Amino acid sequence: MAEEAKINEPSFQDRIYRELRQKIMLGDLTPGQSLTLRGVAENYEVSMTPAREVLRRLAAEGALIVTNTGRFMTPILSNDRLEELAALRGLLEPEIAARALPRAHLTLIDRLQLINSRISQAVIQKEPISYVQANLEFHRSLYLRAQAPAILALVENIWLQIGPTMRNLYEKVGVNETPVHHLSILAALKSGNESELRLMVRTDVTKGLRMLTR
Amino acid sequence: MAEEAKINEPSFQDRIYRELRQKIMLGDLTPGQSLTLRGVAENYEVSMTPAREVLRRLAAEGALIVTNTGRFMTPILSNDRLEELAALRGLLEPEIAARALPRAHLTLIDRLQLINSRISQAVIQKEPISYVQANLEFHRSLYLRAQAPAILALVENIWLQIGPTMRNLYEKVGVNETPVHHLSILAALKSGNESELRLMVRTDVTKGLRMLTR
DNA sequence: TATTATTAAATGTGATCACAAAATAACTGT
DNA sequence: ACAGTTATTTTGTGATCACATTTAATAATA
Repeated sequence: MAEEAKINEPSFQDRIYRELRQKIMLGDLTPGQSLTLRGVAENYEVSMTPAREVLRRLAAEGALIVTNTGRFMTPILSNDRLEELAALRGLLEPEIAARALPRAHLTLIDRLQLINSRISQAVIQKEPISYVQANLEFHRSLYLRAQAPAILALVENIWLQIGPTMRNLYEKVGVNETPVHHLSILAALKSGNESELRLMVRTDVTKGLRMLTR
Repeated sequence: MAEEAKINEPSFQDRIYRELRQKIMLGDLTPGQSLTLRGVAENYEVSMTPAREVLRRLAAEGALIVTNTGRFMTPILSNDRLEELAALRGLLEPEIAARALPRAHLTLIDRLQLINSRISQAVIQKEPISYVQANLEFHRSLYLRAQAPAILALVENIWLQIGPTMRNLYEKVGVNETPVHHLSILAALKSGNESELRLMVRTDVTKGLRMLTR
């Protein structure tokens, strides 16, 4: 029974989906950028069929919008929409962080510190993609400990929606500051202070988006 | 320019998607019920192509799960998962209700009361589907006033996920009580008491699900 | 009778095609 | 040079098919 490790090839669309999703979440695509069936099909050397499945799936998750004529593009978020998404992050992420708190042991904290140093490095070297990637990894690593897949799914859903816009933010404003709130988050984790953790997570996730809404 | 009212036929998949989504959200499908491409294709008299788009879209939204062999079925929620979803409702719905509060005028409150009477009626006549439908309509009518489409989308996403399980609940336990919290919600709306509104919404949406998790 | 082996049916994936609608390019006349 | 028109290209939708895998149904064996 141990040889149940079948090939189980993850199917074309799974691979394409994951790659495109990653690109969108990290801001590799700019807001309003359009994607075509034949375009991605050619790009990934498959037929139109897997391509459309992927685009529709991403659209269903809010990562793409479908124009009234059926075209796919990354969303251009209005200020109101951005405020909503920021509020959602501020609502969901403190909750899932609090759930991770009892399970956050030293090995996790060490890893978070390591990721944090990578963030600072990306800031110095002015690499916005690496910055976003490491930043999300910091949060995801913590949230995974919460053992709350449904909440995490919603959180990542928000990340997907703001991905392209975040990229625009960091190109315009620039990433001039090292993540100070992350240090507070780590401190709260060590001391086991839940309310402090909630507060610091909330400010960390809303801070970056606030400067965009005006 | 006034004749811009083109036909703009909503395409087969849109129609099928909406119908299936409604069925799932209202609990017309039982947990673990499987759906096949050729099945829904035959049912709606279309080819496999629109059918698969719809099933994959519903799967992307969490309304269906995809087995490791690629089959589609409605999810069978574990207690942990159910607790998470209940927590999410308790987190999101008070927030969006609070945002609707400043815009909740008399005409809205009147309509909510009307819907409420339909709920009581469904309870008396023991019609679980009508009950769920009216109950969701009560909440949605309120939340629509919040002008917060992103939050509402997440809320409805949760409703989709718990739809089939809710149906099971009402068949087993039965709907023996008229929605008492709805009256408190209406009272809070009239008096403009936000904290009371948040509390009543939270208890209303978590109450029903709590009895399932044990 | 129960359990395994074999066969048949059902199912999802990907490819290809035709078609209509839309977006873009080219053109024409002023 | 510009606005309006026409032609061309691009694009999404739906249908159909072949194929491999999985599920079920059936037969065979102990």
